[in-house]
Amino acid sequence: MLNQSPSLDRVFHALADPTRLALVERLGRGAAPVSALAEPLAMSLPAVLQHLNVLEGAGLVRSEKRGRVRTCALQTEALDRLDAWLAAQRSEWEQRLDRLTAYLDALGDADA
Amino acid sequence: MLNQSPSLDRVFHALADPTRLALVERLGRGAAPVSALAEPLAMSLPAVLQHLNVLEGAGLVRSEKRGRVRTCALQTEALDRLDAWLAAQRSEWEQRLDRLTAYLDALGDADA
DNA sequence: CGATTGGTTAAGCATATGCCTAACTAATCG
DNA sequence: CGATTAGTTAGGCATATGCTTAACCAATCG
Repeated sequence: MLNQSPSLDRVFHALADPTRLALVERLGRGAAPVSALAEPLAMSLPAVLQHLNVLEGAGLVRSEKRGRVRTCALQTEALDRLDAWLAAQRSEWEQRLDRLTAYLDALGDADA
Repeated sequence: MLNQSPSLDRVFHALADPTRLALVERLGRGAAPVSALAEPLAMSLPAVLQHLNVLEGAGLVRSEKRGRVRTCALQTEALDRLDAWLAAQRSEWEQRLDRLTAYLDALGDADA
């Protein structure tokens, strides 16, 4: 059962760990088998596996097994969705004529 | 001690929770006092406070207290940093002439 | 001043996370 | 076939997270 489009907070969650962030950055430079990904990390293979599973569950990584080697690659669509969210956020608060003014307004409301 | 520029994975961590994500989206539509932020959420005020503290610790939210009211606002710089990271990632993997080919290459390496 | 309102702190609890080691499976290699 | 090699599963443990309730402080309001 492939996870088609995990919720955004799941994507964020997947990126919320330094090891996983490093894995994503590493995979951004090209696909690699599990053991190659694990090599520079100061932790056991099973631990790396778990991280990869989280990334895969969030739709950030896709992997395929050939013989006894599992090759992993970035699935950029997930990052696209992240980008889309950011853009939406930005358009929202950039629409406000003057954010700072609104903020000070809210702050000074009780001030008279 | 204000956290000047929290690490990226801390920002991701802050956004990795549905409640906090909702808070950020809400704040994107304008600054608001704590109780107003808490109102639509099905949880106690202290819980909301904790979430806000996480967001503030990650540099995503700034707040100021006037009288007995704490007003919170989005700190968009943190989102900018996120955007910058995404752009960097993208430029990295878009540089590769043909990602798919590279992936299949890696996959088929043992294939002959 | 006393009551209310808005927020904050503290303590505790259930679950989730990140990691490890040990044991096991599957694909090559000799 | 037997020995590696690559990955996977299982079980367990220590810490982190998200939430709750109870108690508390500070700024208004009457």
